[in-house]
Amino acid sequence: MSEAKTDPRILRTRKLIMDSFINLSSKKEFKDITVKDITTEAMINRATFYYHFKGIYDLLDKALTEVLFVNLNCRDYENSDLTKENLVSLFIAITDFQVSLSNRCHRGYEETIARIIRDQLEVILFRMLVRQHPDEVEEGLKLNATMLSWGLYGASMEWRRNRSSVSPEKFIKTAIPYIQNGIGN
Amino acid sequence: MSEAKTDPRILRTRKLIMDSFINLSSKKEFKDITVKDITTEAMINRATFYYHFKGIYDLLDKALTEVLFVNLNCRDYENSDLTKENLVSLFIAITDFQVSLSNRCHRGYEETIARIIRDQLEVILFRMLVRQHPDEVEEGLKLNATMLSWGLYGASMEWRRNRSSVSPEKFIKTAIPYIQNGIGN
DNA sequence: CTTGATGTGTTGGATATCCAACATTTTCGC
DNA sequence: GCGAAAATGTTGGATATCCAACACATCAAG
Repeated sequence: MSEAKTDPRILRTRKLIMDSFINLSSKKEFKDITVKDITTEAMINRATFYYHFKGIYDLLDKALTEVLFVNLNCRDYENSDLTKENLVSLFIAITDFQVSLSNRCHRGYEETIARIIRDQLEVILFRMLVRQHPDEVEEGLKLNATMLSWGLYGASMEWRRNRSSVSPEKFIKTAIPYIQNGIGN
Repeated sequence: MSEAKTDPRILRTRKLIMDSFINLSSKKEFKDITVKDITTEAMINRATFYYHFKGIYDLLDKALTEVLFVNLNCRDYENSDLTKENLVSLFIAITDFQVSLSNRCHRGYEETIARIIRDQLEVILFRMLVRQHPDEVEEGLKLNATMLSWGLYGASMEWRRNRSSVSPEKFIKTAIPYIQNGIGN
């Protein structure tokens, strides 16, 4: 009954900001991207940016969701199962995104970024798990999603330590069997 | 002294409309493009379109200028001479644009489009000629630009009649010597 | 430490854009 | 032809966006 559609200007402006940010991320280190850079590229006023986002990390939070979904090729992520292929896609999305970010530690922002990535991962994984196992209690699925998100992020950190040796896809695939079948007995 | 810079919203909206129009032109026939199509793609309100343009032919007029300049690779067209290369570029820009428009006669709109193309051509040619011959009287250069614009447009119509036989570039190059050196005596 | 330069956030009044509604014209099937 | 559907333009009040200015934090250079 309560629809309350949002003003088209809001949708347009958000899209302009998101696109500009993602575009800039592929050209510059994250730590070098300023709010002014984004608003200039998006052709909107700096004040307008703060009307929509609490700050650049709030934007990062929401943009990351977009990136993960795009790399998953699923606008209807709600209807997607947690398949082996989706796990690989998620991992690749993470590593792709991370190399576009700063490598240098920037005043503890690394941990902020890490938290954002894990949070978004957890949300996506949880939704997939709920869809895949509609009869299970949600608490167990939630914890499963939490642990998987930490595990995937940790794997991406491990991959970063020696990225030149193997592709992200091949790297994560070595772990897939354990994720799917457990560690056994 | 009098600067009076225009509101950024105006520049952004105009760009969104132009880009959407040019984008749509490459997918649909011109006669099938409606104002609603453009505003939907540009994510702006239909009323806003009329705030900026008198109608779809006013947009066509201004967009055509953009296309011609882009195909000329000269943002600073003011500082460009009327070289052989620029003539070829102009002709290619015209034919490229025409094939993206409707082929069918659409209530005499063909003539409207033709007039717009010639008008824009004339403006560009005149500016180039004035720059190239700063000492000549402008009346002569003006008439020269007028005749050249009609001639170029006529050549594009002739090329359309049997376009499959030869490329626009090769087609116009057969006429370049006469344009440059005159018909002789 | 001081100074200048740069980035972050915030605010109040001005303005471009939105919406809903309307009249008119064009298009198209019957 | 006729009527319905769709496209074109136009208007007044609501709202998102812009601008200029401000306070504050950060950082490098002298």
